[in-house]
Amino acid sequence: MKLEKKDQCECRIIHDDKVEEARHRALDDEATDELCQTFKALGDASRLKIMWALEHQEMCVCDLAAFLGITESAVSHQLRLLRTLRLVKNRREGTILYYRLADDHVSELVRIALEHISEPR
Amino acid sequence: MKLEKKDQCECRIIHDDKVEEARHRALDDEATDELCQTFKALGDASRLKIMWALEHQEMCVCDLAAFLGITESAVSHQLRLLRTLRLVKNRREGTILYYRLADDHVSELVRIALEHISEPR
DNA sequence: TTATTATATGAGCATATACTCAGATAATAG
DNA sequence: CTATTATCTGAGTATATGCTCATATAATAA
Repeated sequence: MKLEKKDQCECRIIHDDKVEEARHRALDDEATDELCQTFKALGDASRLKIMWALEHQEMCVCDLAAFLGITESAVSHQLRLLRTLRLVKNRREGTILYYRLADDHVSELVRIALEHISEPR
Repeated sequence: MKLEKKDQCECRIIHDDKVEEARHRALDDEATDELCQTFKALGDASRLKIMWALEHQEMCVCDLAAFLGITESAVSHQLRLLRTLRLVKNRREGTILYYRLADDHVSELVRIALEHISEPR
């Protein structure tokens, strides 16, 4: 057991090897950030409901607003975020924009997370 | 096209059928909330780094603090949250608590999310 | 052209949350 | 027993974020 109190980081380190190994295996900052943003996007009730709905059918902004019971503005803000993260895409038909999921990963993510919360405790 | 302006919900509905279908398919509130919290847990850099590190080896609080460069208190707060969501478990060995992932779902979630962000844009 | 409609955007506000600090527990060591 | 050590917890704070409102675009309709 090695104590490096008040050295540089003010942090005690009990297992140097484990800390070193963790640092070695760590994802780079960019990947970490992108992963974070992706999970964070799914970690909000409104956005998760949007994604879950779009997984089944394409929908426009005002339908989603009616479905969620929030303003179209709020939906639009969230869709912009989801678009930025390439989680949804849209197509125009006249004045209406139909949104859909960008790829199949989301369905898989939700499916696995559902498995997790369904586990016996 | 049907407009129900200033009716009850103040929301225009363009496609009644789609909204109805979305409502029919929607997850119940409890499942939605649990899913949200799970994703939200992974949607923070500190927690994601913790999970990624624990996916490979068990670690104690002060090692994680040294690895992340934050206080042990901060790590402990985050671990409590992860424990509550049954994402990590721990075992005691003397005075030290070793944390590890609770199950394999997390690895899968991260793997799929990695695939998503790695897609050509 | 002008009017309408669906969506997007910026500002402002209220809540949520991630951190640090100080102090409390819980287990072991002497 | 007391001292030490690893972890936990509550409070306070600063930042992040999700919403609404008002307004701006962009495409179509007349």
